[in-house]
Amino acid sequence: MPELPEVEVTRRGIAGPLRGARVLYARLGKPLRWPLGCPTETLAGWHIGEVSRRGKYLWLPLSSAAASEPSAGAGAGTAANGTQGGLLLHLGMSGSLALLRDAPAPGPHDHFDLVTDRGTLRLNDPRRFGAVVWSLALHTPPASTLLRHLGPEPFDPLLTPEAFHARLQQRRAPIKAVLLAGDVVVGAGNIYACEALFQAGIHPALRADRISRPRAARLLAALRSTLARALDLGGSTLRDFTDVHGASGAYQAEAAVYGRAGQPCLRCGSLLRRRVQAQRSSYFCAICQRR
DNA sequence: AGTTAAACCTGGTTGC
DNA sequence: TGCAACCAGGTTTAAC
Repeated sequence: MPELPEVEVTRRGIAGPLRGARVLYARLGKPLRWPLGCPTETLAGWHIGEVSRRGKYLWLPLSSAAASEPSAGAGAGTAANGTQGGLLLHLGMSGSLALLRDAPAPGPHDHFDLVTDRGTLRLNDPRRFGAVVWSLALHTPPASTLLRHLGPEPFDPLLTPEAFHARLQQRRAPIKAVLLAGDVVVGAGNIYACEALFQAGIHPALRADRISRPRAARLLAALRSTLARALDLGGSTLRDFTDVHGASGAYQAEAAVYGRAGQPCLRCGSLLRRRVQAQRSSYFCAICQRR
């Protein structure tokens, strides 16, 4: 489900409603990818700040009290005055967040609830590759450890075509694998990596360091337009992605190559192919995408 | 050092 | 209909 556009759509859906909300309590379901890292009681009493995103991670900053509101006391399970922390969330392969005004009883795949005075933030994740991790700050472990290897954001103005090309020059792996690795640029998952490569006319098996400067510039532009388009459409919905309001995205109808093996290329009409790279399916047109 | 497999899980679809 | 095999939006960890 979630690549960068879906995560960003999720962030936009929850940031406003949760800004300033007070955490009442938290509930855990089955184990996720990593343990929470603190007792659920620790989360009670905090105030949620501005939800941000880094790559496909979401960061829910928590502070001990609203700006001008002194904490009455730092009893057990209550945040001490002046302290801060936060939750680093990842939706994994099958996760989604919902913000529920009146949350029904948790279902078998609801593995984390953050109950606030503005509603319940609920993580549903059948495959449980997702995670919710407590960290004192983004720049301290465990959050900093998880974010350490992430490359620049795709829309970072510092990521110029020249800088992108320079980064690709240092990698010998296939460009598709490099995009998925997320250390040259974050945000592209399997769908958008395939789509961007098609749009740029680059074969997914081409070694990253063999990509010329103009082609790198074209790929960066393609990646940006692909992600921006998906954002506009509310995220992709190949199967079951829904935003926090339960609405599905509309990008699926836009995919030119992803999931279309055996069907004609929209540009040249030849049959699209599928090949496995880095343990993931790559969909591409062998005519339009050159090595 | 840098790239490639194995691992974590459940559920839906396909094929015999 | 039953059941095995395969597939799925991600990323860390261990192994070549």
